[in-house]
Amino acid sequence: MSLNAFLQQPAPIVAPQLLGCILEREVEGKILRVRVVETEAYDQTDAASHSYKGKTERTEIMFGEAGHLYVYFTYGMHYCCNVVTGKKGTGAAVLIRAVEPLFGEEYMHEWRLAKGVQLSNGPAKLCQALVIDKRLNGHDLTRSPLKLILQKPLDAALITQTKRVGISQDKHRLWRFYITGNGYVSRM
DNA sequence: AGCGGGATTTTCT
DNA sequence: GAAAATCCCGCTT
Repeated sequence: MSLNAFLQQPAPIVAPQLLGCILEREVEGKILRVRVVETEAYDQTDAASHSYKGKTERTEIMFGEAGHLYVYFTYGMHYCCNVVTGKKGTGAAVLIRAVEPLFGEEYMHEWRLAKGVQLSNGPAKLCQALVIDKRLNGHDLTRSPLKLILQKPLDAALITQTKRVGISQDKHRLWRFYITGNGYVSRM
């Protein structure tokens, strides 16, 4: 299945299947590679989603092509990044909440001074480690300098499904997914 | 280990 | 003008 066809599925379907996939970032001539270990789904029917109240200047990217990156700024100091999913016009995305470094970890320290799991065990932390900010909002993830590389879906037995983190609306949805036992998961 | 507050600014009411 | 898909530090158990 092509990257685009896969990502055009609904966010709650895509989110668990992004676990184990690779993100490859190129910055200042250096290659950084990480593995996705925690995700959350958001869509237009969901009061916790930025897209819930329709398209705005901020959420325009969520309503665009699947496979692009939606980057938002929050709490006055943090960026978080999402993979846009669903058919064009649907306003859905998967938040990348945690990643595990595979390659170039020593370079990640240039932008995020933290060691061990603190490097990337949270949505704003991994954006700092991978130098993801507003400039990458709307970026096509099939292209350099930030590529999403699909991997074979993990066995469901390796995945834990829970309520999402840090929201006050629609708390009951079980739309958070992580690789069971992985040390980089933001909150067990 | 868990709780509480401060940082800091964009976005929407 | 309030809240926010967070993080970090300091204080209490």
